[in-house]
Amino acid sequence: MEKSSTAPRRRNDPERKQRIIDACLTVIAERGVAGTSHRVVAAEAHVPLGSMTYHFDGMHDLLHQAFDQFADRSIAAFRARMDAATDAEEACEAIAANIEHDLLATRRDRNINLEFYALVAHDESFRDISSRWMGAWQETMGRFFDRETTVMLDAMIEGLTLHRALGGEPRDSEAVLRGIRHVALGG
Amino acid sequence: MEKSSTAPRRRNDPERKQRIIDACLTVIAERGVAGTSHRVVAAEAHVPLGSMTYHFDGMHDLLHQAFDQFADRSIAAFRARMDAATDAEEACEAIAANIEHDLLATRRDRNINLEFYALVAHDESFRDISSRWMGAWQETMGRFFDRETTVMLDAMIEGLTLHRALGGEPRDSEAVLRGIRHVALGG
Amino acid sequence: MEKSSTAPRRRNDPERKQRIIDACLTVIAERGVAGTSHRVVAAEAHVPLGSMTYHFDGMHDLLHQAFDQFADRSIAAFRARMDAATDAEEACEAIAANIEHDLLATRRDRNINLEFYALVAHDESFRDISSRWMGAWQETMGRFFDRETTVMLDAMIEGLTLHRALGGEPRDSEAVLRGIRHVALGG
Amino acid sequence: MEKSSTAPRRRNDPERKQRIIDACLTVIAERGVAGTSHRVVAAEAHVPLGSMTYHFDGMHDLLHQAFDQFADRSIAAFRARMDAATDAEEACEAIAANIEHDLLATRRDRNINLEFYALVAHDESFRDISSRWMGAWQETMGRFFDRETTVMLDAMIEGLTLHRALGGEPRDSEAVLRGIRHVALGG
DNA sequence: TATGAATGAGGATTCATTCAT
DNA sequence: TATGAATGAATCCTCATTCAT
Repeated sequence: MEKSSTAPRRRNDPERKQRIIDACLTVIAERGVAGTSHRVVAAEAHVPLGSMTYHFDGMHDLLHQAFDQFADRSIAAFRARMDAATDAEEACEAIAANIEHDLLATRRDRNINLEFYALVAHDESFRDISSRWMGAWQETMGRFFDRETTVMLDAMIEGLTLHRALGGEPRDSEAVLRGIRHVALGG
Repeated sequence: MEKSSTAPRRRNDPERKQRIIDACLTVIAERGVAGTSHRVVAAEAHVPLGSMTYHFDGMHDLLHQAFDQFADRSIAAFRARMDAATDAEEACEAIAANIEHDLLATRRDRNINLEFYALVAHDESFRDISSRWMGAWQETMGRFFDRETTVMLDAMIEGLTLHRALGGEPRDSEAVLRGIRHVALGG
Repeated sequence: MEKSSTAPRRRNDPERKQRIIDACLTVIAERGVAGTSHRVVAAEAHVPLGSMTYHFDGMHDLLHQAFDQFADRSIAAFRARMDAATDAEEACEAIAANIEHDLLATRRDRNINLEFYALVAHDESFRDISSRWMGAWQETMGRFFDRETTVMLDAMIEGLTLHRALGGEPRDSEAVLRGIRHVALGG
Repeated sequence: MEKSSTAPRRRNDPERKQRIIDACLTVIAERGVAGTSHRVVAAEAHVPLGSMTYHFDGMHDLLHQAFDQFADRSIAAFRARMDAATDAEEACEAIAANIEHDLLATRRDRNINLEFYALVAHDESFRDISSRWMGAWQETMGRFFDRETTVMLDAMIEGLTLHRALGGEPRDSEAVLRGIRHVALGG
């Protein structure tokens, strides 16, 4: 008899929730938070509309979980690069590589980043994510640079990322590295 | 004899359009583009709902005009400061003052800035404004710095602005100036 | 035990869609397509406004489905009468009866008919219905009359229907039959 | 001094009202009564929106005057042809020519015709026009045919017109004439 | 557990009309 | 006389969410 299993019936689609989160981030990238609705995300995830409020406690919860994951991945990628650095010079190179290959890798990620900034700016309930994110970043850089340098470097990273996201031409990799060295190592 | 009646004057309100644009920017700052609707803006501007599509050719037109004005004001403020500078050192001070007193002056302006970035990232029809904005910025800085320095400085300005907008503590003014000098004058 | 409560049952109203279509046709008859709006149809069907775009993919879809059903019913009624005819003489009588008792039966149906003609005239997306309708009509008549006669008969049927719809006095049944015989049997 | 003329200052555009009526009929033909609004008509007539309610006492008045003119022109064209006929045979030819060259001449006119029928069907305030129209028609035909024949002929004319308006193929002129003769002269 | 059906609130927009000029 | 400015009502439609199953 089909139902006799004692295991919990995790029917069909165990990754459904994750698929919704991924779809949500994709929609955010393409239409912005303003254009992100249950319907649109459900369609993108090929999931029935009813699933949305079953798996998530409303729109806000969905956005929060989505950006939370996004922050996690960003932090992990940065740490992976910085963990391999042994001195400030290598740290600069790791930072440049992170900008080039992680933060700026896809338009999708760049857009999500910007949407997150904008969201945090007027909705305090996302501050927990941004705090955690910034904290991890600065803590990671703090292993190589003093406090003021860390802050400046962070600003420069954000600025360079932003520039590219706004449609600027693909920036010269060497120039990026030189800029970072300027700030980090004092020219 | 002027009509001193307090009753709402229904006809002939020549500043109405400007009031709507101002209200729109306020709403953007408070709720984000996602939360900016005809209804909300109309209420903020104390204007009937029907006025919105009378004065503007739809929501997109309103946003475009609003951000256009915002960019204009930002450009004008920056130029005013830079026009007073006579050498690179004074230009650095002008930039720091612009960040401190213009771009970062109010939470309202910071939020609008971020919303604009996010909007431009996924809606190309606002690229004309961002191009004009960036162009004016770099042209203004180009009077004092070479191309690569200008780009780096621009990134750093954006990054510092961004940081503050995201709720960071009021940054040390001296540190900002030092950071700019690092990038601009090579430490 | 059946729930005899008079409170509005909110979920599970399987005939709701059909009720909306019927209400739509009623509104078309009473106010014309020009006066047919979601609001008015929803009120006529005793259905919340939100139902309209849940069950139909917009106003156009609703009109299309409504006229589609109307055409179906008209075709079925005509065929039922013509299937009973065994020769041209009986076919003439069937046609007269169709005009008298089906097409002209109610003011509602006459008006819907006219609205459909007008709609088809300027909106090509309803041509599929009119083509199907005319085709079925002529195919049914084609069993008894040659091509030219069929076309002329069709025109006459439409004309007689039209006349009555425009408020002419109840036409003499005998005269209608004579007119049809004239055209069909050559006087 | 510019204003010193004693003549009434019929400034600028004395045919404006007529232009609006013509534009109204054009819009009716293209979008149906449902799509005919002050705005659209004003645009079509290249006339300011304020003109609409200045020259006409609201939408209904505009439609009424427009259809009134349309009926006048149709009646005049029919009479012109029938006045030249001297016997029933020539009258048949005149009718066929009227269908072919007047009623069916343009898609615009055919559509307006249908819109008028639909409008009359549910709005009694246009019955005065349809009565006048039908009366003139039947009175004109009554000079050559008896009452019953006149009614049948009228129906056939309407039916043939309708058919064509609904997008049927260009009908064979000879067949039209034969059909009319059938009804009018008994085969 | 999971979802299709359903809905009221609110979305942008168009409308006929009024009114000050 | 003529019209641009203005507006409240109503337009179609999308939304997040609820609920019966």
